[in-house]
Amino acid sequence: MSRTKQMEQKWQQRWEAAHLFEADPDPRREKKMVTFPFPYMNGPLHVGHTFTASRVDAYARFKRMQGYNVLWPWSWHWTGQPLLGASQRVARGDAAYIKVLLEVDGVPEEELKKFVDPLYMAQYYTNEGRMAVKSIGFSVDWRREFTTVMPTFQKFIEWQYKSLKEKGYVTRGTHPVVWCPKDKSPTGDHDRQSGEGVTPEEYILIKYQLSDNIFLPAATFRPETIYGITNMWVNPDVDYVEAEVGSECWIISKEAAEKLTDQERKVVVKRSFKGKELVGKTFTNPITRREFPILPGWFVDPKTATGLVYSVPAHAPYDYLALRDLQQKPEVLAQFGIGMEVVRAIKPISIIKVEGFGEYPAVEIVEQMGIKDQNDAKAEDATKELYKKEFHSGKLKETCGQYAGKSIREVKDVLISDFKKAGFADSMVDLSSQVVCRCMTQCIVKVLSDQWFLNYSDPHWKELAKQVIAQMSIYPEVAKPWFNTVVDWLREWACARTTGFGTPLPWGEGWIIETLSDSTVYMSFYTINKYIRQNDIKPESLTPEIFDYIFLNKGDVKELSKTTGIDSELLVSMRNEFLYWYPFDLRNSAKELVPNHLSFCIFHHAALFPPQFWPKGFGVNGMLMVEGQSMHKSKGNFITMKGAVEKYGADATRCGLLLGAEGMDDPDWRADNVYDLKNKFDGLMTFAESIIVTAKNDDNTALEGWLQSRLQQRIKAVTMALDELKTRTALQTALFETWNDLRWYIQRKGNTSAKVLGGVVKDWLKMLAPFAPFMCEELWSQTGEEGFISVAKWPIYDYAKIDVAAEEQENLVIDVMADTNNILKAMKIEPVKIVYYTAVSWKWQVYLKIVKKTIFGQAKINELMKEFTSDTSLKPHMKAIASMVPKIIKALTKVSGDRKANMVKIGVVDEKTILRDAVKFFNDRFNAEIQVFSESDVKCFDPKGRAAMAIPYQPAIYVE
RNA sequence: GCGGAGGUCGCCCAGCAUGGCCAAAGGCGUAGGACUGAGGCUCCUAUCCCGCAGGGGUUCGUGGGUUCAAAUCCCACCCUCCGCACCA
Repeated sequence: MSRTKQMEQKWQQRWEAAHLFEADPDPRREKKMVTFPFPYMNGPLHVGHTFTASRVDAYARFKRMQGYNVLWPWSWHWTGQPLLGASQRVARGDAAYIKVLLEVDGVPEEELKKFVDPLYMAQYYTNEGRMAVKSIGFSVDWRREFTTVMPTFQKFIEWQYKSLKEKGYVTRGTHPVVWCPKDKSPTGDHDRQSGEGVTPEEYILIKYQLSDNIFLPAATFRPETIYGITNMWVNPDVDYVEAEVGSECWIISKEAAEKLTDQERKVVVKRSFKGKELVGKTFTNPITRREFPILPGWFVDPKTATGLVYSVPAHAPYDYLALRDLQQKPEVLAQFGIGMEVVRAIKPISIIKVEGFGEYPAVEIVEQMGIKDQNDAKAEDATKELYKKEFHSGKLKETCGQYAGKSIREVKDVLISDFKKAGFADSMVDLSSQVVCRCMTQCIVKVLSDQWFLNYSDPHWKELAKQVIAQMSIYPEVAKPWFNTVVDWLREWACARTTGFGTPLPWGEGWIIETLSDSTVYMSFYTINKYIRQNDIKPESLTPEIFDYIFLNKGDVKELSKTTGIDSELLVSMRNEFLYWYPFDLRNSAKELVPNHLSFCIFHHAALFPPQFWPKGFGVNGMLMVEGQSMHKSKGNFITMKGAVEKYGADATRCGLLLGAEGMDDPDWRADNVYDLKNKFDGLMTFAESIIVTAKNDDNTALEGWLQSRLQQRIKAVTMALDELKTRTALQTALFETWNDLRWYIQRKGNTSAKVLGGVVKDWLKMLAPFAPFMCEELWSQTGEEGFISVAKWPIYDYAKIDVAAEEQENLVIDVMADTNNILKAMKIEPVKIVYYTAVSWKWQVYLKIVKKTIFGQAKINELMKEFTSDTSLKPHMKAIASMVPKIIKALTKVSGDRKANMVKIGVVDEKTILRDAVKFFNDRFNAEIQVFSESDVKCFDPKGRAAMAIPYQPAIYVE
């Protein structure tokens, strides 16, 4: 077994034996409750889960080290349809699917057989998942674990829905869904063979009159075009029916009649006939009362809406094309006994004014694009383009009655409701393109009646939800407005279904609570599930009154105890546990859950809990990519949590993911990078171990001062970043930046023997512990410290350890090094000898004066010169000063305000001593003889006369 | 289409709120060197272009604009990713 693996197992076992992550209320400590949306158990946990949950774990571990009492519970989502579907595919012997389970998920053959039982399947993945979560080192309190089909949990959901209903948030109504006639259930995107993303769309039916009591309901998305109608199109070859729809008589396609029956319409078909029977007849526009002819159109699809289309050649390219085609084919018309003059007489009627077009936009666009006829593929593009333009910038003309002058955008909804009220229009829903179910059946639209909804449209509820958001911390902050727009945008949500696993709706009738709707406030259940499990509380005891007491302090404990058999002290403990932990402080998920789960969580908390229990914080992160692609089992790039840990180790997996991205950016999993990181960690361990062994002496020079000062800044940065869940920044600083500081120190120092260094390394490990806990525990134990680093005290930024002088001293060395390098590069030589000359004291007087001036704004050369002239001590140097001042001012534009302030604070720096102390360092680095002089030194070696160029913080340099 | 997030020096990605300290942090990769029996381990150096002296030139999706000054502010355009509902 590899060292990594051994180490992981060792610490996992020790944590567990110590019950380290089991959290109980402790009145002396502040708490943090962090959560992760329970994963759905129709498959293994993958690196996407790992990324999101690693952020939670890093935060949890960080807060725990800061002294908080941290609770991180975990559970498993079993309710819903996919588990059932997956199990059925196994039962059916779906070879492709089974292959995925065996190869991607790594399910053993003998287990797979048992997957015909969906609950067995869920249990299998749950067990696997739990092991994976433990092996990656998430600091979870497992005593609160549950699955969503457990009867005790379902009692909680019953309470939730009973409460929501009582408060009026549950309503009943009808709703159109994509429906599989064979499965007799809605067909969601996941259940489709084809037609992903297709949703039912509402067609407006304009009820043109064939006669006084027979209607031709022509379908359109653009009812405003009724003013521009010139004729109607009917497909002569397809079957139409005359049917009683409600109390009216409609002529529609045969298919349409069937569809309407699924849409809560009463349809009685009276007779069936071919479309050609209608061709040549005339009909009346209900609004203008004018008459128009019915013409043959083979492009009319009986499967779309009513199978009747009215023609608006001025604005619809297809209509114009069809008309033009007919005008060129008298023989076709003759077949139907229509005279050529009828068609010739049809002139487009312009009703919309659009910028960039004249009277007849459809005619123009057809000609511009050179579209041949109605079968030309470009006709589709023309239609789209024109529609977009007309919708956004089109204005209705005076021919449009009361709607004249209005833009289409603003008038559309009004117009529809007006038409419906007047009885000119009706509507039906249909699919814009074909949808096929996984069972290979063609789907239809079905309007479900008596459907139960969560009424997210309720303005009062929306308002409450916004109040919840207002008091929350949302990381990153840019996600906050998004939540507000989602709250505005959410409508009624069907919260019950008839198939799949789930909690029966408490008011029965064969409904099951929909799976996104049963996972909105369950975080509160974690607080008490520990007691339910420990005391084996039976589901029947968990009455709604019990939850009312625990969560809302309603009712009398003694009474409740008597009726339910739960000990009253236990009830009080449950109440107290809830009070201690709730509300949760952080819930982190990927951004795809913002418009649903996370927003539902907000709504439901607003509905069920008083403000003191409203969520405190959400974290939102990007979607994990794998080698630049979205991860999919079918793409063969699916990486499980278990597999990643086995291959790269827990620490590298966690850190590899967290270094990928933060905020809402999508992190990218690059296997090579993770592999490198694993090697890096091996190196880090060797590095840290060697320091731990050697750091024994009491050195405390400026270099140690620098190291400690730097560390303080790292501590500050990491702490701040973690507080805002900027896990990438935090890890980057903790791991790489701090490591670089240590490297620099060791190089400059030449050894690793200072005790101070050992102390810094301990703080370094602490900062890394939230990210790479196994490695850090291991190293921590080697430092001789007692206890786990997982609960060691988080380092605190100590201002007293900030050593400005030491930092500036190092900056000088760094700058000198950089300048020397630049010179060497320009000269393209290998140096033999390098000489540095530091500035004399009167230059410091000049320099610091200028620094001060630039801090408080513009440094004016003439003013400065005046001041220097008036200083008699500078008199002998005025010529030099005159040439130096502009140079210094320019150089200072590249210096930060902070550094300038430090320069002023420190005053004159003994550069000669500092550089002389660094001679060995420079010597190693440049592989050349190094000499350091002050320009005032009498025995100065200065063959090129460079010494006089020395400026404070910029020693002159000579190279040969 | 609607809503959200983005496009930075080979790659991943900081910076953009509060314009100047930005040729722009860090990681990866690459090149050279050190260490080593050897090393794909580790360490150092370099990595936009030019420069025999610490300097100069051209960059931050594209095109404009504001400003003494723009990766950062404004406008337009192009491209990528995510969500859009009965589904986890």
